[in-house]
Amino acid sequence: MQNYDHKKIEKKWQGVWEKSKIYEAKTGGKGKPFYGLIEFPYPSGAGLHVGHIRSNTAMDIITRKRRMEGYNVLYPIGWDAFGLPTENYAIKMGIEPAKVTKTNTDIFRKQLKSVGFGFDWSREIDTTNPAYYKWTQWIFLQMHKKGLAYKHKTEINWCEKCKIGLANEEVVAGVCERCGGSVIKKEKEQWMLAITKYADRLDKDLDDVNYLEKIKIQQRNWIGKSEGSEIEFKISSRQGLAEKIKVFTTRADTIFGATYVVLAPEHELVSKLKLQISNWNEVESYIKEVKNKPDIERTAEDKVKTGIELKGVKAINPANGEEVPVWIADYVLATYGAGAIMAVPQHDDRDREFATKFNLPIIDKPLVNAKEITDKVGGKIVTKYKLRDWVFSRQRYWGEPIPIIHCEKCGYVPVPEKDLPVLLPKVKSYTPTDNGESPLAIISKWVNTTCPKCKGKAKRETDTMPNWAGSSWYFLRYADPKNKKEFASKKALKYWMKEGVNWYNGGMEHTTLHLLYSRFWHKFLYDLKLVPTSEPYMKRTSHGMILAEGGVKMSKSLGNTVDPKDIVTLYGADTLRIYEMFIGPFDQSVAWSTESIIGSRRFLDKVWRVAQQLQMSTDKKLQINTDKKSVSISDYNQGQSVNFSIEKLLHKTIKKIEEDIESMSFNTAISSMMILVNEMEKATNVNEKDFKMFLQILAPFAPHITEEIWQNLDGKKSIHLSSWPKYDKNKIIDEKIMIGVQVNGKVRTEISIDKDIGEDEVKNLVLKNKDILVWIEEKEVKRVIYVKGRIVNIVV
RNA sequence: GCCCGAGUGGCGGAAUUGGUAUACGCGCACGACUUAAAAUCGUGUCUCGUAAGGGAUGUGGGUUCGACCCCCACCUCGGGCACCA
Repeated sequence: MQNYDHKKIEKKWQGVWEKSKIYEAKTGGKGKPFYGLIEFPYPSGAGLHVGHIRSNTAMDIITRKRRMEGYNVLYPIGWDAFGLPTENYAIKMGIEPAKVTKTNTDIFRKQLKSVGFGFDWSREIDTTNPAYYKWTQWIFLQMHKKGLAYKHKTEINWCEKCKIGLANEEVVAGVCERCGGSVIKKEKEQWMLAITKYADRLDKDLDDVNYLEKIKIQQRNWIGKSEGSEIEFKISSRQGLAEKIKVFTTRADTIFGATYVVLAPEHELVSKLKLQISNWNEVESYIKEVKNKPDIERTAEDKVKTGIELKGVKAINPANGEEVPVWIADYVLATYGAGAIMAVPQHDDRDREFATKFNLPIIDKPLVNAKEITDKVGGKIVTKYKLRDWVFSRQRYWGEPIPIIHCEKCGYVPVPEKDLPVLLPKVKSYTPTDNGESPLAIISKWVNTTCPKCKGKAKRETDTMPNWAGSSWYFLRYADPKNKKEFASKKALKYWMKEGVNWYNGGMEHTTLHLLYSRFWHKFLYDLKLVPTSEPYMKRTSHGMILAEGGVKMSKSLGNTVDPKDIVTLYGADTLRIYEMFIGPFDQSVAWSTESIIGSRRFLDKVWRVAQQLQMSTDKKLQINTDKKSVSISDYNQGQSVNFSIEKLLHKTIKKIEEDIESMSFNTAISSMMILVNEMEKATNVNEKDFKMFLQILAPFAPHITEEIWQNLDGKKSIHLSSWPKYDKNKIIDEKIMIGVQVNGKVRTEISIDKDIGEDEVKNLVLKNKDILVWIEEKEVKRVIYVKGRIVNIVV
């Protein structure tokens, strides 16, 4: 008997699949297209993580099932390779980032291949390849053309340690998301992308896509749509000024309780009112203080309200004509709403805290109708969003150069499309400069150029794009990855992206950034009529994290990481895949347990043993055939009767696997296959037809072992190109079923009944049952409840 | 503080969505095979009780013939947002 030698088998089939190109997707090929996508990995120096395998295996199972169902499957892979870790490594070791990337992607590719994923490697992409980032730059230029990319002098979040401007999204709890260093405000001219212009659609169109509800909720919270009123408070006319303070409120109904008005310290009106403000010196120093306050302090847990009154300035509450004081305070944000509020201490906790601290009046007034009062005071109903425009500049080396040339005469001039890509030049040092410029700024040969418009002297933009750029459209490139004339041909897009990516799985950590950014870019391209759908992804699901043993985060510094390579070597790729799918509910985080992997291996060992038994019995039958010339009918029938329950269980299992894969309940799918194999092993005589159907449903989970057995039995084409088995509806019906019998809701016995038996018959049967009589004699039977096929409950 | 989600054996977790709680797997114990070990196979494994039976799904209440599932209050843990008016 041959042993289950995973090393030999897995290597063999990986080679065969690669040669026969069975996973390569043909644009316009046979069958309905199905596009399954996973987030392309960042090729870090740490190598493939067990978490990658969880997500990849899930989509591998889904796409393999689709292929067997007759779809034309696209399951691509590539590298999201721009980014800080590579650059930091390059700085430290003095190696070119491009070389680091090459080394890392080579490792990743090899590791991914060793797990047997059915990726179409012919479509592999790399965001750092000029042939790819040419199009990232091109899309940026289209945005620039439409006024969506603009340069803006703004206070940016500046990480002192990384020496880099951060997007709001990269500042977590006031510190740098990457290094944990302190973040200060710094004024800088930055390229911005006007994602806020799409805020309404990014919110509304979530109605039309099939995302997990929690993903939709998180996106909606991030976009932060809020409807309210914009109302103007006039500056008291005694001062002879026509200025007005516009406030935004969602609680116009509380306007009679507004006892003061607060402006953000950065509000432009403050300096305009300078002459009226009697305590200007104090006000000015408060503004300075706020500006220099690092984010970490401003958002600290135990933050205390601060502010100062603009003495000499009064505003008029338009609802009742009363004069109220005007303050500035940093609890009012310049970047949201109108940058100013009407404070209603009676109804708002923050206003109350502020009013209490500064002895401002807190009054209780009846509420009015918000809409009517807004109309009456000449305000208007408006919609505001928390979403801000996207800071798109990075003062870093390892990113796509922003394709803009700055000419003293002509201003910011886009690089002509024919000159794309703007190549990233080689530099000696990758370290950002102290004055906040990218390392590119010191290469004068590269920086100094001519203006495409006036041919005069001009300088290149030295900022690069954030690493979110390349991943904002990569799924489109997969449709046509080698195209030199377009980012992808219309034909390929129309074929693969007709309904958008059919199924996209990824991590929850990308819900608010990558997912939102790529939806934005896609909508922009849709508006240019360059992609067929307004939404990039039809369906989005999410996997839970794999934690280290004991439930803590897996990290290099804690030394508790698991190298998939070790598992593949010791137990095999199929075991690793089965284990990661069996480990727990797919959408929840789970703790790794090396001890438990053996169970998955034992399962595959059992599959192998049953296959061996089957082959032996087939061989024996062949012998009988030659000896006796034919197998007697009674032999055959005996086999049938033994297999009768196996057949039924098989068809039930096929149904279950089919449903479980669709709902990503991989753990219960495997559990039911384990039950089936346990029964098959006991049955000793399983027929080949049934066993092959079982192999087919196991194939997406364990592609190597199933291929080996399949081809030993059959010897023809790959199991992965075979047709997904259909379960027989008639074979999954139980003639006799066991139901529980309860007395007052407690289970006392169980009985076997015919499946079609009527309610009265069941009741009769139950009331005569001797195990039940004990419980009901000398008692009055009040009710008998029968739930068909489930349970009987006798109430006494 | 706000918004999601989750609490079930020694452990990872099942439970047809209101109908026989603890499937499947790990671990553990005993047994078979073996000179022995490993592997494999078999049996057992929530808890109290000799048994009949009782008690258990974070805690306390409620609805129901019947609740892990629905409702109310609370506790704990994970994730996201956070002075967003």
